[in-house]
Amino acid sequence: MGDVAREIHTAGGGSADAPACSIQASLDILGDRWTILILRDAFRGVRRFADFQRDLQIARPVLTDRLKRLVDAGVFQKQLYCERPPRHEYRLTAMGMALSPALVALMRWGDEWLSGGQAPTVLVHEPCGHPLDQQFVCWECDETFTPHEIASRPGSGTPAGFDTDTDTETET
Amino acid sequence: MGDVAREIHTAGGGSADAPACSIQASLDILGDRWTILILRDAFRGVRRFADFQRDLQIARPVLTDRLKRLVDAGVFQKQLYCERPPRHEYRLTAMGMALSPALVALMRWGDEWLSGGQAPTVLVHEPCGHPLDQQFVCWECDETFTPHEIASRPGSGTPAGFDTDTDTETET
DNA sequence: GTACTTGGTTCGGATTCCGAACCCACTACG
DNA sequence: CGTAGTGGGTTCGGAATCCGAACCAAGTAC
Repeated sequence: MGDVAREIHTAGGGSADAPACSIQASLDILGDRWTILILRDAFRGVRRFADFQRDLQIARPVLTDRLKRLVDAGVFQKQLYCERPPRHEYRLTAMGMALSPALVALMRWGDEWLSGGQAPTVLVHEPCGHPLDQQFVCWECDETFTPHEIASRPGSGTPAGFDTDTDTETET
Repeated sequence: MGDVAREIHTAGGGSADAPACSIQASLDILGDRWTILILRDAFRGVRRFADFQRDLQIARPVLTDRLKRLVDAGVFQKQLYCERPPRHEYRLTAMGMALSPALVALMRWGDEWLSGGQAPTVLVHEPCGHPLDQQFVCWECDETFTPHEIASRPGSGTPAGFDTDTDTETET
């Protein structure tokens, strides 16, 4: 095994144009050291160029480029919020908001494995104020489950199939 | 508004050493174009240097470096699986497996927003074979909810507080 | 008309990335 | 024993990227 993975990749991932995996597609947009931090700030409510710049200590040209790319990708929307002195802000679109689970997952991972559980910021369920959890859910079985119960299947475009539960006992 | 976010950052994010946000900490390890793809492969069952290399078409030195970094970070564990010709493999540790939600989130985002719903690979709940979902869960309220119901709070290390639900109506 | 703010762009220099080529240990084979 | 082949790297120089500083431009405040 390992052949399986290669096979799947060879089969579906001729790398013609669309990558075999959406992760790759996502990374084409997000795969850069700054982009995700910019998005994190956006989720925190930052919207203006200068605020991003101040927060992130990012070089202006780089920020300009990243914002432009994110706007082009449809993650951000550039809006004039003041006409007299022309000022605009970058707001998350629905596409951008949809990145929330990814950002949250990254944050939780960092909290747990890098900050020793000392989460600098804790996310909570707003109505009740209790910490939130992020889970895999199967609406058929109506239950949550762990990564070990995930298998994968070919989608539209991938002829062959395999599953990933082989790494179930990776670290025992 | 927008001030709130700046305020929180100024307060908690002096950037002394530990970043104000675990996302940043995570990105210090994962924030590179290849690392996440390597992890994706790992989740697919790839474990050997040559297989990663073949799959990703990544330059050898870069792969060497990334694997080493991931091993140092504790995401991978380097193991000898054959002694006579010394061969080793890179396996995900518990820490690595814990990245599953992040990878899944990225993949689902790519599926939905970049591949037009034409998911190259579909993740399913293994026992039943139905597609999985990923949700925010509040175990207090015992319900799932959307990003709009997320608020954030200072954790251990962040003096001031704010919330993010201000972007609730970002794209209406 | 001078200063200040927001939101940039241009311009080198310093990093970092990466691909090609080389290296080493070991096995297979004749 | 000598040659080829494979897994797993390292070294090296060119290319892309990052970034800091400086400059620009529109508008407002005084």
